[in-house]
Amino acid sequence: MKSEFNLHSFLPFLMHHASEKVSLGFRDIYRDRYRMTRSEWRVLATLGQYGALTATEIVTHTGLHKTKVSRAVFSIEQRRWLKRCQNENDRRLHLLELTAQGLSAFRALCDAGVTYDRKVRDFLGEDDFKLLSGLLTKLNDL
Amino acid sequence: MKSEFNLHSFLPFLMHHASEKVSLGFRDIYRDRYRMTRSEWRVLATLGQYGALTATEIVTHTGLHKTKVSRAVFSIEQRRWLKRCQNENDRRLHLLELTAQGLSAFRALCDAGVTYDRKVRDFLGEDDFKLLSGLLTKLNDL
DNA sequence: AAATTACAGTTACGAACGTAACTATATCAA
DNA sequence: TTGATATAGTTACGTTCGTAACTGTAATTT
Repeated sequence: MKSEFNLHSFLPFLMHHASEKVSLGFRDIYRDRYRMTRSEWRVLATLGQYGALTATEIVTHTGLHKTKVSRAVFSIEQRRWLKRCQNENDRRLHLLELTAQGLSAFRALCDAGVTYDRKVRDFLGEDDFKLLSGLLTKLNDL
Repeated sequence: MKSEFNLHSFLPFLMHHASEKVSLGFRDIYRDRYRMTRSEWRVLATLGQYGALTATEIVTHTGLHKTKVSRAVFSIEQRRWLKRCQNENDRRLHLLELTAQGLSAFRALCDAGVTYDRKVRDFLGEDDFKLLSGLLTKLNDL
């Protein structure tokens, strides 16, 4: 079967390469600007977009491992970008909410995100960009 | 600008999700079967496909960081899946070549790769699969 | 030829990772 | 009501990672 196999057309390779390119390209922005890790950015963005959530809800939204979320929340809390509030009825739950500072950082990174998005969009062209987005979304159900 | 920004249509997010799905799906196979890391599989596959190469050439082919290549080569060598041969004219260079055992593991994983590829191909449909491959390839030049 | 610069590859080190075990709390079952 | 089970979240631990510094060799400059 070796003859049928070609490394450079193998989807796991292609996907990984492209993903590194695209997602590390944006990572440089929040890393250089705020010294944030990818997990931290994702947690910030999720809270920014959806408002107050528990850690478990963040896991559901992002697909991040719960230890990553736990650490990212701790780190963002230390920056005073979020405050946590223990639920009265179920004291295992902590509702996590961005502070004004956190929201402001989120908004700044949204701007950067829109700019970055435009860059990639211009590179691919609008049609291909939409096509790609659709195909990637489809893959989520694999 | 926040209003323009949506997490779930943001390409770095989409790409990363899809890539995890696809490339970790295959990783489970070589990890469970041979206890290999992704770097090791990539080095093995590159040597299997192109024959003897130096570490630097592997870096060029794969885009892996040179320390990852160095460690992967060491680990594959310990399994006796590759032998290294110092270049006479330039003794900094080591030509890396798979042993019979290494080649045989590579071929077995190629079979698994073809099977996995077919699974994804069936899921997406032939047209979308080709479309996706093309778009991902295009992104390499971003 | 000696000094400098460049390159191949490795290693040391601190940061980030994932698994598994843990704490604390809540729910369910007998 | 108590004992068992489940869940939210954290922590400990060993592994992997990337940067930067290093070793050894070759090429270039003076």
